[in-house]
Amino acid sequence: MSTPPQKTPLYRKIADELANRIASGEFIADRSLPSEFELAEQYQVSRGTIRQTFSHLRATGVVTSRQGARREAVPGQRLQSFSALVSFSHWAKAAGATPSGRVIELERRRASRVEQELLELPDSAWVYHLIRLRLLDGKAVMVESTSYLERVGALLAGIDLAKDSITDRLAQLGFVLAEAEHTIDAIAADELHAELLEVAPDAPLLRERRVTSDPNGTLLEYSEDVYRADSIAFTMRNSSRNHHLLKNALPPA
Amino acid sequence: MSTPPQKTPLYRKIADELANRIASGEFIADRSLPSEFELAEQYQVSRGTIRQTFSHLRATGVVTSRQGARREAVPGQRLQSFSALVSFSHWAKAAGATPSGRVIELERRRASRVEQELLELPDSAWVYHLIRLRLLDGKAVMVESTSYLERVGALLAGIDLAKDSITDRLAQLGFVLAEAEHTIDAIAADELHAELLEVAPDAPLLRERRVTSDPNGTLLEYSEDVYRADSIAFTMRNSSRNHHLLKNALPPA
DNA sequence: GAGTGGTCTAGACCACTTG
DNA sequence: AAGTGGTCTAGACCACTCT
Repeated sequence: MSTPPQKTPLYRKIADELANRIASGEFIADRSLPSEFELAEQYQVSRGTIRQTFSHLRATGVVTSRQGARREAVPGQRLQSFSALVSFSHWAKAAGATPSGRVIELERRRASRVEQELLELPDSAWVYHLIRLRLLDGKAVMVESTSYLERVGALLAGIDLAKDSITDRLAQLGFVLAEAEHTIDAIAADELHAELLEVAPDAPLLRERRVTSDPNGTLLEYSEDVYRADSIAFTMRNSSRNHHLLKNALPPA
Repeated sequence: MSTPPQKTPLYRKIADELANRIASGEFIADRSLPSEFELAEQYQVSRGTIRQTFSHLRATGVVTSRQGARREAVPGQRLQSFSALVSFSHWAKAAGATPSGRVIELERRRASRVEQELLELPDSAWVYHLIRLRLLDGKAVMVESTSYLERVGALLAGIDLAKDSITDRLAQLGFVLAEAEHTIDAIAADELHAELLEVAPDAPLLRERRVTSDPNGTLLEYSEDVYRADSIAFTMRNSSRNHHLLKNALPPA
């Protein structure tokens, strides 16, 4: 092969390029895409690689497939990346808003029973517990209460908690968030929520609890994020083949 | 080929069989699965087919993969099928509970502005609007308010709305639900909710709004389902590669 | 009936994990 | 260093859609 060495696989490059072509409106008039054969010729690869490309694009919701018919571009769907579902900063930026934060509390303390269980910690373990009010374009929308493993939380000292994306800074320091398990339910506002989010006590709030781990499955943090009900909604698209999830900012009512 | 003709593809059969072997605890002691090569020999297929099998199993959350290492079974994860996310009856049965329903209201009327927009209907269109209280093992957990296209709703007359799964009956009649878009948020209970769900007025409730379409993308129904906050939670598992969503019944508090 | 996507094979090389 | 999953090729046949 005379192709230069590449760290991202070919099918991924082709997928990204196709996704860009779709996003830039190349297939607006006629949504149907080139056939696998045509693309294999265009990109000078085998049909198998093109099929891998489409497998990826279908999994990420960019194209649809029906046996026998040309594939079609899914209009206007911009899927959120994993980081947008885990990092408030990333999510806000992807939504075109400016995120900020105000530290309410930061302490190093013994892990509670719940933290011990969810983070799989021994009885005596320590955690760093951080409560922040998160704002979108200056408006309070969420109270974030995160518990970090001790060796992760120890790094918080070097981070500007009001401005930086903790996720990004931790990644630079070697702690990459890669998998998450979220639970979404509804609760009534307690006193702290009511005060910080400027809602009535007992107002309905959307709660997202999340355990996040690194690529090896090591648990790194547990977070309990409580949103103003009028500021956010979760959106899910699914079919028998796949599921996609978005977290959406709601227009100010 | 001497293999008999088969309508479900080979890789799918192997995937189902493997999923069952995992579910029945065959890999409890050592979670690592056989290698692709071993499985290709066991099932007398090529490695490509086994890779397709695993591609499917990974997409549905049954196994994990790491380059270089043996694949591992994900313990105790039984992914919900699409129907479990759209049909209360299916969901309840999958969770091992007995679903039932009580019809609160059923009428044929002009589509509201919201219905016109969401179901892409003309101004003059009719819809069938059905409100049901849904129960899990006899306990009220959800108020379901569904608007059906006229030609779909007209079939409701022949369905036992208290017991049958509408989804199943409609499928028998040729209307198959295949894709859905859900929005999840929190609201305060109104009077009807409070009365039917036996909660205080203004209690926090989890609301799921959903537009469902058939395999061709034709919109069939719009539903607004409101759950008691202590009876259900949505769970999402995700990584950079995929997203999975579950709807979980909560243990009675 | 021609075109297109879905399935399957057989072999190759690479990147990463593990002993 | 051996084993394993990740990528890629080159062909084959089938099932479905479109005109």
